[in-house]
Amino acid sequence: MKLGRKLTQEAVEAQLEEAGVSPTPQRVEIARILLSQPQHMSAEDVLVALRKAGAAASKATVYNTLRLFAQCGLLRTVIVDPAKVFYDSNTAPHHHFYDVEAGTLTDFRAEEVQLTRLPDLPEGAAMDGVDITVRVRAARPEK
Amino acid sequence: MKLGRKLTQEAVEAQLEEAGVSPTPQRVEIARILLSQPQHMSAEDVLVALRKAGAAASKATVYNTLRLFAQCGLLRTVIVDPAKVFYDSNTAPHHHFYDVEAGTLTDFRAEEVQLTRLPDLPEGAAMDGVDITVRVRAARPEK
DNA sequence: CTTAATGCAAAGGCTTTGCAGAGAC
DNA sequence: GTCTCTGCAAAGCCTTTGCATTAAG
Repeated sequence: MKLGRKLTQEAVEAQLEEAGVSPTPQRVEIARILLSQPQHMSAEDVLVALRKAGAAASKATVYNTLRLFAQCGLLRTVIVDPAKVFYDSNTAPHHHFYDVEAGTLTDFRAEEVQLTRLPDLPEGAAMDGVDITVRVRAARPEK
Repeated sequence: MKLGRKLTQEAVEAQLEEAGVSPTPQRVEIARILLSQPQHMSAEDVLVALRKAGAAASKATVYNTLRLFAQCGLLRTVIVDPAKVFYDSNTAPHHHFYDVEAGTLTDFRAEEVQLTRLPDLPEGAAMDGVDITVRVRAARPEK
């Protein structure tokens, strides 16, 4: 199902160093899990995936690492669920479907929406980015 | 500054009953604060405003009431800050500017964006709504 | 009298922080 | 030896829940 083959250790280390973070073993492991393909994971998800991969890191390290990666632009944070933050390894311009019942995120490319006009920004404000969240739920089974 | 005159108690009670919630004193007070004008408040904000208005309610009641109002469609929840939920008393179609530094929300009407095309929904999904968040930050003072 | 709402305190979940120990250069 | 990273546990926030008390019909 999930076919993102693991990245080579070298590739990941290079990517981390390019982003300006020293490639410690824990960080490399987290990067290999998260950056191997575009996906959305919570800190808890990462923790579980690490254990499953036989490579543990402490909760604190996972949280710190995810925050660090997000600051460096390796990941994007997605705020759609009041209970937890999602980290998105897709750094290409895109937006999200959010299944409000399942709590799952799905990407769609930025080109798939046509945002023809944007509102005037408030006085003295500079645009930082635009997030579009399309909330969806399972369609009622067609009768 | 904040000129939303308080709604009459009768008007608020009518609004609550129309929404199907019994107008208890605490709920009426919360409604008078929040529904008097379009605004964004966190639970804590409401608690503070209540005290300032000389009408207290317990923390539990405030949280429960806000959740209840949101379920009834009197309020919308806005998820942009991982730390807390905002309740939005503007029920007209609109989206938000979010000042990522100040943590403040500003509305803009839905007609101010032109969302010409929407992506195809995932298989078996029904649209529930679209939220557009324009992240902004204070423009660097023009040199 | 029965049902619903309030409020206090406790519990809960996610995230951050303090600080000692381990590792890298 | 110095600086950085790790990890455990504790602390912090926001929010929800349990349950006794109070109010309402």
